[in-house]
Amino acid sequence: HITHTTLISAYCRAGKLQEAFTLFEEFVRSGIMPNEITYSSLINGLCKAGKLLEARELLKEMQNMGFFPNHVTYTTLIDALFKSGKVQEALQLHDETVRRGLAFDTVIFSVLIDGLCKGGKLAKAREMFEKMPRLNAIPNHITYTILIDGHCKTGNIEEAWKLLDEMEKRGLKANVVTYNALINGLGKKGQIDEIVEIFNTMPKMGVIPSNVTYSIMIDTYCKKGNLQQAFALYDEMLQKQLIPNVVTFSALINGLRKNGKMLEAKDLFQKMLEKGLFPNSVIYTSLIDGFFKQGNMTAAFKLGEEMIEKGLMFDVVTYNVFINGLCNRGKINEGKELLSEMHRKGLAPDHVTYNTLIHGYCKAGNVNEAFELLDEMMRNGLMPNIVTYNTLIAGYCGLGSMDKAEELLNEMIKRGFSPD
RNA sequence: CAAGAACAAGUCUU
Repeated sequence: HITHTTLISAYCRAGKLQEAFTLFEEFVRSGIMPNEITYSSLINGLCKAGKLLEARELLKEMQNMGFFPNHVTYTTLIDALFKSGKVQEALQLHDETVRRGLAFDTVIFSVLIDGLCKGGKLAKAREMFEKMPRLNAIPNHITYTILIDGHCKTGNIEEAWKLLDEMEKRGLKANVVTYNALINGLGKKGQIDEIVEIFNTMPKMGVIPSNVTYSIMIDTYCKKGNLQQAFALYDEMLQKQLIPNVVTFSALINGLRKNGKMLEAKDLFQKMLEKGLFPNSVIYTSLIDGFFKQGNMTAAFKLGEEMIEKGLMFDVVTYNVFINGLCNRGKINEGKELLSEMHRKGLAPDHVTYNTLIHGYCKAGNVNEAFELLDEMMRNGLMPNIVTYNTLIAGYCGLGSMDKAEELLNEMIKRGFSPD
């Protein structure tokens, strides 16, 4: 049944879940027994397709059939839980594997460390990392890269360099992903000179910049407003036979439209489509925001319809952009209607959603409605963040209610925010 | 080399 499982896992990797399950059922019907690996492959396919519930059901099914999920099966599920933001559930499932006495290995630690880093628990991640040797799990280049990326994302580049040093001392080689994480961290801090230097030394270290490397560089130059250099890099990557993808284009398009070149942005989008690339909601949202900020509501809504025609879903950010566009043109109630639509669709609004609407109401002088939304936001488990406070304080100031503004200022300080 | 892990793009206040 190695052949059969190979086929099933190939379908799962290709995202053809339906085919994978059809094959699975056929094999079972013709008397070929699946094993742990067959189930793990299918569970992985479900996880990667975002069907976490079905994945967990399949885990139960395999147990009912008398199979024992192994550490790989659990790692797959734990990773998927982390990636969908369910940090607590992920950790619970990990506890379960510990209770069952399943093996620890480098991969499970890497998954845990990555999940903790991305969930904002860098200290815990670090703790995990430190206890690996005691449990006979040796960190490899991926484990290090995960931790380096985690530190870069919190802006602690110094610690990232230390880790790079440490991994090299242990005989592990940094690869293109490791360098990309560093370049990205430095780029987000605006350290152009530093990233150019890394970019130039990479080849000397035997590491060839990838299309991700170029996309990061391009994005950094775009955000600095240096479109010329960004496009020079785009040309360079073409010369090096690297294939720009949707992310590359979206960095460029975003750079263009934020620098007042909406027409060029739309043209480049067209060019991307002509190249046969399929647009996603990120790139549409960027263009829609650009049109709104130009005051061109018609074009913005037209792109929204185009998204729907292409079968693209509106995510939270897309909704936020529409709500913001509407609020800025004084159509706050229509914006609030979109919030209801999100609820109906089961799409969870985030801080930006509420902050946007709160800002809309404050600007209209309707502080009462703003506080209504603040209540709703908190009922939904979202505590006000620094932007919320800034918005409300500015709202009170605009009304001349300086005492109330000061009250809020004190509250935010009490809650541990430093006013900016 | 029959199953699992790492990097890039879009939105809010001042």
